[in-house]
Amino acid sequence: MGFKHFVLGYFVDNPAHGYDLIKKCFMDFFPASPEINQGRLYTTLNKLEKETMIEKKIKSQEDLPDQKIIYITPEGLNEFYDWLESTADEEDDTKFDFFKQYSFLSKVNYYKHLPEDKILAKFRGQLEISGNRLRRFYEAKEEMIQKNVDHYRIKIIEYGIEVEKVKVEWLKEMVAELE
Amino acid sequence: MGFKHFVLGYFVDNPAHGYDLIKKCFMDFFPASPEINQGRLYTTLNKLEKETMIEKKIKSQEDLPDQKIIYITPEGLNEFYDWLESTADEEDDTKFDFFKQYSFLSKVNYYKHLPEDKILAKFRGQLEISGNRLRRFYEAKEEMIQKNVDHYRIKIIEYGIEVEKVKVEWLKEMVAELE
DNA sequence: CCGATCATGTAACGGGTTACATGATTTC
DNA sequence: GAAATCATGTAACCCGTTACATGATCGG
Repeated sequence: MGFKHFVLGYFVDNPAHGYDLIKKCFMDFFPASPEINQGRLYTTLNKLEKETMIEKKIKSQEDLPDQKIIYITPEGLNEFYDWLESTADEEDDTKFDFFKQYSFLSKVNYYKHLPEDKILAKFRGQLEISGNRLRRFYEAKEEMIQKNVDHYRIKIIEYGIEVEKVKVEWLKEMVAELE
Repeated sequence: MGFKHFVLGYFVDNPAHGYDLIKKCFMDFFPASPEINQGRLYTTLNKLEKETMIEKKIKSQEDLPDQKIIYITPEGLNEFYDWLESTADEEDDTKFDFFKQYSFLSKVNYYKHLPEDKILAKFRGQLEISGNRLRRFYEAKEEMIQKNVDHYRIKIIEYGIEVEKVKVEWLKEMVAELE
């Protein structure tokens, strides 16, 4: 998914202004993520406007700076639906890149070079992180159900939960092996 | 995992020449992957040589161009082990980015906009792809066991297999839902 | 009054991608 | 004889990151 369709998709759901995307998406979902940054957003927004994929309408607020509410245009919707039906971004180009799924594995790949006590500490640390993630996922799912979020989006988080459970089990096994 | 430690790690295992890495790694594991390309490799190799992380020794071959066999230096090993023990690249900075794990989900996120027959076709397509991947993973694991590959690397592919199984089950459920 | 938040924007810098270049050998 | 493989390398261009800029209001 290119950044373009990522941004476009956000406005398919609901008109919003740039800073809204920064707050709700970048800070919540991708905090401190490179690739996704505020400088890039506003440049992309201007590019999309030039391509007539989006339109901006100024909304004045009392006591606060103006907002530029962004609406997706019919051209933008077309572009987005074309992407949605296309096969782009559906198959990963990598054969065995588990590191991308779980970057910690890029270290495990070389753990024969590390003493056992350090390995054990690493796995235990990961287990804690993973456990916390799993708990957050469950909470997020409950919240989504309460908010009546789109069925497919709930299914996505369910997938995430199952993967995280596999991760936890795998880490537990690694710890048990070493103990 | 930065590209630097990725490359360095390759030479920790065994001395090799640049083209060897291109063949065995880029083509096999990351075919057609951006981020990883041959232009970048040779520039990185030169940079690493300047930093005295690696050394090159020319090996003449009859009938074929010379190879520059690359050896990791003690400094390079230190750098790599420091990275290995550090906490860098261990925790993902994203909270809910399942799309990175499985890019197809970036589409599913908007499937309410697609008619059911097209969705079903998409899920079935993914199920086939995933099934094939799973079979390849099992084969790869067998091959690794036969070749007596490092225990942790086999554990990594076992993790990959479990995740892929989750994916297959999830896709089957999605298909069943729609049928 | 100082820092944080809201809100939008610009631009330099760095670095990765892409494309090109070389040249010998093997294969069809 | 053309195309593919082996093997290494350079550089222009593009684009993303980072950092900076603005300016008003709210909370302490």
